[in-house]
Amino acid sequence: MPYRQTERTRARRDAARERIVGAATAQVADAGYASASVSAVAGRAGVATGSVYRHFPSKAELFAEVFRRASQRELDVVAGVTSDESLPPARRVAAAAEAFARRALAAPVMAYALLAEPVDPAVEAERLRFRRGYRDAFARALDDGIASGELREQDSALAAAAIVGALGEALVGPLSPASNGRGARRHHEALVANLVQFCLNAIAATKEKSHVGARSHA
Amino acid sequence: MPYRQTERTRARRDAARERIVGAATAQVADAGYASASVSAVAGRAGVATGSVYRHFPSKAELFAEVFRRASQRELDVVAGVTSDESLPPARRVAAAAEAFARRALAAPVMAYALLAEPVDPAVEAERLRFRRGYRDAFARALDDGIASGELREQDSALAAAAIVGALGEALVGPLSPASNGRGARRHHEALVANLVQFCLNAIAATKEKSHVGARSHA
DNA sequence: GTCTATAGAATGATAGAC
DNA sequence: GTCTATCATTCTATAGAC
Repeated sequence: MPYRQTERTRARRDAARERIVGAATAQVADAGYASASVSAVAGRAGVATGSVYRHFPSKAELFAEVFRRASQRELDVVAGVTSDESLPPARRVAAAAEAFARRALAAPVMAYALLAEPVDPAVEAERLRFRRGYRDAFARALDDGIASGELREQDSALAAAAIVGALGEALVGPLSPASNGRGARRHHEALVANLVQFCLNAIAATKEKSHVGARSHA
Repeated sequence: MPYRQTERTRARRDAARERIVGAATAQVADAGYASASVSAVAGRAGVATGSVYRHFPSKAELFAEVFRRASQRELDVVAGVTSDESLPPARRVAAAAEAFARRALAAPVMAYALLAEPVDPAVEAERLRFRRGYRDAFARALDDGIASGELREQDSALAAAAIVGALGEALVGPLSPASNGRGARRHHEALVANLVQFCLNAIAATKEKSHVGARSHA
């Protein structure tokens, strides 16, 4: 009787795959991509190094999956806030920005890996995709706020992308391994407050002023 | 008589190296990193593929050099504007943001390659370095503006990083190969104006309002 | 009996120590 | 400059599911 795939064998295989993804995620959360060799991940998952390649065609594909899952969790939180119709649009933007920043600061090594750590181009490509996801989530709230007059007339996709970039880049410094230790709670509070204020000012209705013209230098 | 390096041989070697860097830069400007195989670059430079490795230890190192040179030119322009003491600080920020955006839109393929195209981690590491450079350039202008009261009290390093992120991310969409063709001059003008406005609002002195509190969701 | 999944070592390339 | 360690990936043999 020839070999045939059954419920049991598939469950077993899937469990092993999940264990590998989980081990890889934990390794990245502990010490970044730089520390995440295939054998380190395999050891952590309790499988042989070569076995990883039964489940993933390459290291890059494994970490693309790790990246996707971790990023999706973050995006779901942010998108949940930006589409929370119980809040006025500007508050949604503020709360989403705050959630993004707080969650990043609470898991700095993972956040740095997701946001900025140099990594295989295959994972980079996923970064681009998720940033578009964040942009779209913010753009929805901006559209509502513009429609209601709470926010000034503006290109919502552009402003949303700018917010995403601002949040990410502003956090790279504080999250980076270089600024280790400087993570006092008070410091984080101020940082989050500043960042939220930056975003709100950027999109808020202009009460007056604003005519600092810019020219040439192109 | 053993081989000895002379003036002549060094000049020759340096010229070949420059031709390779120039060819690689032109290739990236034409069609991005994706198109820039070592053999394409070598062909363009008029040298054999293997000769490239006489001048650079790896493809990654070659493109790190290409990236550094191209980015340094951009950073020099921006830093020149942000430290132009003949302008008031907020205008310096606006003019620098405008210059950055205009120059990117004028050379979209190169700009996309410098800003966002997935690429070897060695080049990614250079991206991080240059973004810090941009941040520092903007931070100087912000510090002046805060000192003079023209800009509100704020964490200048944070705001500067946020501006850099906002500029970069807002441009990724319009520059991306996906949004090909949609590059009407009028469209660019509006885009630049919106982006500059976003940045100025973000950092300007607050005349009033701004108290959209944000809580929880962390 | 037949096929899969696994462990573990081999391979080739690269980087760092000394 | 040579040696060593480590990495990603491939190979081989075997244990085990069907």
